[in-house]
Amino acid sequence: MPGKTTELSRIERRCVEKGLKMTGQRRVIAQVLSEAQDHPDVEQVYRRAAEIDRRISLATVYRTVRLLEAAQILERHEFGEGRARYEEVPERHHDHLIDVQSGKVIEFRNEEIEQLQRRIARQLGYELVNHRLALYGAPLKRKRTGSE
Amino acid sequence: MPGKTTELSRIERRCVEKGLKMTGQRRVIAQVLSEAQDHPDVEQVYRRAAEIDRRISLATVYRTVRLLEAAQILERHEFGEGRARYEEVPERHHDHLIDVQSGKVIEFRNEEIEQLQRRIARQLGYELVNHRLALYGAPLKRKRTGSE
DNA sequence: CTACTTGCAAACATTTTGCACGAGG
DNA sequence: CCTCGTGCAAAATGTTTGCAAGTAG
Repeated sequence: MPGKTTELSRIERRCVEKGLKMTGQRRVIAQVLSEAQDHPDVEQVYRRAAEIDRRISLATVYRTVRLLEAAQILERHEFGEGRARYEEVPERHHDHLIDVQSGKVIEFRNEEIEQLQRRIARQLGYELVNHRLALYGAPLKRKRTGSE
Repeated sequence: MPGKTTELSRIERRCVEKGLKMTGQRRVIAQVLSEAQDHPDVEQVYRRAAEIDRRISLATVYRTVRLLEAAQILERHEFGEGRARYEEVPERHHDHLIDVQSGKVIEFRNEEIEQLQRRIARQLGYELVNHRLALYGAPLKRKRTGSE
């Protein structure tokens, strides 16, 4: 590799693979989203990106997440708060449970429910092309590991 | 068509049961939603209500659907089009499949998936208080008795 | 060099709200 | 009556876009 030794963020690498033009702004946004452990909304992405480089506008963040969603690099979620949240497309699909007390988002993966959804769609005469599943839960106060 | 004299719409009856003050506007909106076979958004409810009685404003429709949702009389759905759609709370819960070709919404009910969701939530340490499931499907081309 | 990208502000779409008036119980 | 509901327009939110200027490839 010639020139600088800066390592690319995961998302930046995926952008390059897809042939997207990489600008300074996109690199920063890619970095922010690669490092995010949560599911930030556009405003949060904007603030985190602006901390790294002030020369980024909200409009560019909107345009970039839209672009990355179209490129299948990002997933858009609507958890019912009136704004979209974004997450890098994971290697293996998962769904989300939202803690209604804290708002925390927990990821889970369940093969059975995936299959069931495909089966239901097929029974209705459809091929499942997408789905949106969010569980909303109140934390259980458990004593200890009991039987279920 | 049954007589109109003392006939309350299903939703109006539920409003009365819950002790809501019934105004002319609310009665019309209740009627529109009781008769809806689809999942109308606020604009559609407004237009249908205005056809019956012009003295209804969009703001009142917004206020009323919000009220009825809080009263558990209506369910709000966000199918990912940027606006909310409403439906009367059904006797028995169901989920939705959206035909990605036509936009048509198909209701379905599956006990297995309901149980599975509760079980998943519990395994994660939560009591399931709500969920949002939408399947997006492309119609399968089936060989049929040439009626399509 | 040239098409694509950006910042800014204005435009948009949906939903909420302040206020004075009007109507329900 | 007195409170709550309503219409209207303005505001609040979240998101998109037109345009001139900048930049990646």
